[in-house]
Amino acid sequence: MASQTELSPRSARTRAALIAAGFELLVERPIDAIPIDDVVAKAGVAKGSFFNHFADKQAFANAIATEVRLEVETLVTRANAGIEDPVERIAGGMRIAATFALTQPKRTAVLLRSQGSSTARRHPLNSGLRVDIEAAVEQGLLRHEARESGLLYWLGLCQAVMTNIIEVKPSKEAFRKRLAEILILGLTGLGVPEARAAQIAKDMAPAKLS
Amino acid sequence: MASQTELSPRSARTRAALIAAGFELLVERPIDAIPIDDVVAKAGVAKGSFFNHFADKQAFANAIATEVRLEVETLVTRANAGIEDPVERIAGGMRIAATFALTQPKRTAVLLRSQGSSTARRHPLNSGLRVDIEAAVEQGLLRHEARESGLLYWLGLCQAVMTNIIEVKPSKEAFRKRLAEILILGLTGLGVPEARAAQIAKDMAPAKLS
DNA sequence: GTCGTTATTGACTAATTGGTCAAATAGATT
DNA sequence: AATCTATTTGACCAATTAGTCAATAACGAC
Repeated sequence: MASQTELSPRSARTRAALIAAGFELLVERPIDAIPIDDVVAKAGVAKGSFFNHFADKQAFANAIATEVRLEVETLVTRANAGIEDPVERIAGGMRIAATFALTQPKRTAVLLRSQGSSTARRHPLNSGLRVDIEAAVEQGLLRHEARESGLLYWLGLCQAVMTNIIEVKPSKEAFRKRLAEILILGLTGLGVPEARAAQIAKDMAPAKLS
Repeated sequence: MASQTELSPRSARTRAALIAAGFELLVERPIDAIPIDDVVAKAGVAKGSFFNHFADKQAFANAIATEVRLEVETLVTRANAGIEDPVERIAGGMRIAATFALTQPKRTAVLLRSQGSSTARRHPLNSGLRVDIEAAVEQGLLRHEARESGLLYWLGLCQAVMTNIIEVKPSKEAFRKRLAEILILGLTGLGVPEARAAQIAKDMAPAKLS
């Protein structure tokens, strides 16, 4: 990560206001359709301040994207902190992603939009997932095809689930069901035995997000 | 579909030039970042002609998106024309999608971009897929969880595969392997027995696209 | 309080952009 | 060839927009 330069409180507030405003606007339209004037108006700061904090619009968009990505990444890492079993860690990642989509639909929309249609590059689940999958294959918990294609497979599913949730805005009950079903399909596809997959899916209550 | 109004040859050429130019530009950046001036310059027509054919930029983008979507939809329908077994039809859809991404990466990029991050809405595979999945569940070919979540699951995978292919640009051999692996994971997840899934994956040679 | 540093401000400019329209042109019909 | 219609053309306009900068205000150190 880039060294977090120490920021004066005043400066930090302005920056935060800009980013918050950018968030709100990015929920509805892509960055290229958002004039800087709109951002600063919403943030309640002067236009000059924008360029005081960001080189240009693209840098601004990147900063926002990075922020959400990091947010989800942190949640996943924290949730999986104590868990050893790689299969449970893999499932846990999807649970966090889905729960995030449920409780933070706006942030999720921005996240998905910022990803563009990229899967492999810098996905918030990517970091740990790859090693978890390899470990699981190594331990004979997943079918061998998952070694190379498991990452693509799982990230694709997570992305689809998130997209679906922010579109449908399901009730808590519908959410539970959808997550459980996708977990069963997904885990079984990876090679987890049906019984175990069903068990894991059943245990996955909606995670609490701080 | 909208009634294809008969078009004068001259008019048709201009329109085609505009759409072709739009395609090229949409490969690299989203519609909001593309000035109409750039489109007409690339198309080699006057600016006025643009508005002669499209009400505004958004209509233009929609026209292009519709065109690719229809293109893939047609390919899938044609490829599945003679096939009865729903599981084979489902797998065939993914094969077409993947092959399209391999042979038409630019068009695929535009397609994926135009979808935004939407899964369920108007996906080129969506139309037939839903009924195929229901039929397959009915016939006991898929696990029951696939009835509700199978569509989301499969579309997510197709999207992920397409994205991956245009990013990686795999060799023919790598492509074959990737498609086969994802088919095995995907089909098994849906509830297809391993042996059958492996068989189908093996049989799926790259489809020829007209 | 005074001074020096740092961040904010908003009026301003230059360039871009979406969209219009009257004139020109190509094609068809007679 | 003459006439009529459909289409193209590109100069033009009004509005928007990215980015600048000198003046101003906030803050911290002493």
